[in-house]
Amino acid sequence: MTQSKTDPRIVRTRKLIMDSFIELSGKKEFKDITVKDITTEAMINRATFYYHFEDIYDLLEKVLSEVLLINLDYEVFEKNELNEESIVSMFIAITNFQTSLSNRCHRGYEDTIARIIREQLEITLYKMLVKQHTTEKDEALKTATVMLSWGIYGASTEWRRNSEKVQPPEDFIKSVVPYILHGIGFGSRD
Amino acid sequence: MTQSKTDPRIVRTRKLIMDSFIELSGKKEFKDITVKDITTEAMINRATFYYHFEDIYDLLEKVLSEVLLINLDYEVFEKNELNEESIVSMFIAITNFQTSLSNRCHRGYEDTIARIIREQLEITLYKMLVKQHTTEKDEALKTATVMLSWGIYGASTEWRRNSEKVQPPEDFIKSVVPYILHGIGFGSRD
DNA sequence: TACAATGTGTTGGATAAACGACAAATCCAC
DNA sequence: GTGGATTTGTCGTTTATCCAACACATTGTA
Repeated sequence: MTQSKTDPRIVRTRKLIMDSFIELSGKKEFKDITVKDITTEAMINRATFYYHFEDIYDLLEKVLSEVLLINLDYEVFEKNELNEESIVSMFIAITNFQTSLSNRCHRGYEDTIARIIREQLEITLYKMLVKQHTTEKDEALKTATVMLSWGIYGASTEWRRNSEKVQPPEDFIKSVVPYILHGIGFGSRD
Repeated sequence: MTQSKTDPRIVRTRKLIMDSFIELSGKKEFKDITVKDITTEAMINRATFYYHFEDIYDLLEKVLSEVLLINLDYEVFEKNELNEESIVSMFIAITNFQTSLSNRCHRGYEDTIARIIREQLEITLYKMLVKQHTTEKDEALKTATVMLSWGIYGASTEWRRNSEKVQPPEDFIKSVVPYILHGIGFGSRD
């Protein structure tokens, strides 16, 4: 909110570049996409690309972050509360995201993608938690958020390793939601 | 062909403005569209509008010219020859254009629109005629083109005045094509 | 009439984007 | 390997676009 509104040319150009990259990602895999391909598709100068992004990996990160954040943010503004329903749909958003990526052949960037997912998850979870816990000590809340985001991401890796073929993501995550919401000290009660 | 290719920013911005104007024309009529409306829709600065167009009437002219020219030019590149078929479809392009405009309520600009139609018709006809009459004296060919474009435009006004309700444009123009192609010295023979 | 609100067209200074050129890195056929 | 072609990342200069501000015209309304 502090930011003095950004130049419309910047918004326009970034969108052109990102959209072009997404478009190209549907046609060929990441390693075959050059900066020239992107700027040609976007009808902008190649030098302009480097004005906005460090390199093509920087672009990849920012595109993935944005795509995922848009899906996750839906929870914050729509459901607004961290409960079983919102956790389930965030988990589904993550697994969908990973599935769509594996179709687009970003092999070799799994670690980067993992980091991106966890970072965006943290951002979104934090937004929701501060709404519900305005009074509490910020540092602890922050740490809880980090732990939760790592945990949920871990659950998604566990699901992909063992359960992807045998269980839909909503069932998988629902079975552990009680531990998330009420802690491991309690058994599931409803 | 002589022009050193135009700056891509200019192409992009002109297209944004023209598309926005066409988009807005579908929602409200010309007299209610302001420059601010257009630039807001196009997401460009208002001053930039005046960098490309004198005023909103200048924009109107250029948009209409381009839309019509695209329809007419199809004949040049596709059919390539000035014969009954191409004359008929150019005539239909004109009457369609006028009908679509009257739906969009550009009342008060009939004279301007008339001039635009005739000018674009002249351009297109000239392109076709030079292909077929490369050897002849250019001045006479030019004059013939002008007469023909005025004539065809006149036919379209005549059709709208008398025949719009009773006869489709293709039938109307077909009946006079012989006079165009073979002159008034001959009667229609086929 | 008067007075506010909105739209028009222009200006000067700041900034982003275009362009061509360049060295360096990477790729690839031989 | 070697050499040619492509890609990358950077730079300085030029040009298009942004922005805020301005005087003026038009519209609407009390």
